[in-house]
Amino acid sequence: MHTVAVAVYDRFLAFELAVPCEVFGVDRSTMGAPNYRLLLCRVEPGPLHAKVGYSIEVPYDLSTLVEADTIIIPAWRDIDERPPEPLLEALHDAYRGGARIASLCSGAFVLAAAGLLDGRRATTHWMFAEALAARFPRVQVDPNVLYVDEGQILTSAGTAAGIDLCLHLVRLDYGQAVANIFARRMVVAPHRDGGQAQYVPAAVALDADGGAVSRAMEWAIERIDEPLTVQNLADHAGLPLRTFARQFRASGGTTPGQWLLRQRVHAAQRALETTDAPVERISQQCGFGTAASLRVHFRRVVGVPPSAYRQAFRHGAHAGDATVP
DNA sequence: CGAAACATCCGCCACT
DNA sequence: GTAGTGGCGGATGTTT
Repeated sequence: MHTVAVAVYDRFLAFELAVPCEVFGVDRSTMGAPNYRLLLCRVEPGPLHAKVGYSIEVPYDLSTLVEADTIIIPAWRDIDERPPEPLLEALHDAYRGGARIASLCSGAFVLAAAGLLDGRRATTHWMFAEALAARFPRVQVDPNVLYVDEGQILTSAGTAAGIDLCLHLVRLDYGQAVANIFARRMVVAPHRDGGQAQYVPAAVALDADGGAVSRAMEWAIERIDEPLTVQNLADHAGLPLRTFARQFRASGGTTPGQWLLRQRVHAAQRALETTDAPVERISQQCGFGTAASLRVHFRRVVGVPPSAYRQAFRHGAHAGDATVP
């Protein structure tokens, strides 16, 4: 069984610790999903206090942490404080041993202090992005994404983006169908990550442009059933195509065409989850010209064909119902 | 399935 | 000099 170890510090942040516990610690075998072995590892002698007023006993320590397949570094308590040396050494050992290491929120500062982010792309909470880039110049900080997957090292943005990253790990380990079961059980959106995508654009644009881009996004989402083109969006924003595309990339983190496609696939996912309409009709409602077109993009973004996705979502959802061949 | 028509996107560059 | 704009060409991908 895949083991996931979570580092726990004194004055830990409750939510960021709870996220990996919820994703990796809950038994979902009755829903046909495999389980993880979740190990909480104290970095300092206990008891450990949450910043919000409770304390916990944590059963394992750093010697267990280094042996895990996956290590989660939740938000670090104070970005101005250097993390304890034993933790940094443990991360080095684990990294050399091939462990996968993921940080949530300000946990990126721990990975950066350990030197694990040197020469890599990474992200953190947008409030800390500038500080991370300034303090660790060898890290390429990208504040516009929910998370960055660099293979052995992964980092995620603020608070709730940790859920996206943890579900991404589930998808990597067991496939999209299983990740969907986890998401459904947690009542969060099944993740919008595509097959080869190295990062996920921020759900909400950062609006460097006074809102032209995000207004165009809203306008397009309301008309997702129409076969709009990128030129249509630019026209609505009142900008030349080139300028619109450039601003879109700067604030949305992706290209207009890719974004539009993704919204169409999201709409199709929702329709498949909540209606019995034939795929043919759904493709019309989501702005795809033909069902063939929907199938191509759906498969690329979600990982399974529309029919299998509906199957997995509607009935009890067995992991094998919709596997990627 | 493949070919032709069409859309997207990015480097380049002149221009403000 | 620096920063942003927007048209163009063509490689690449999408739709028919």
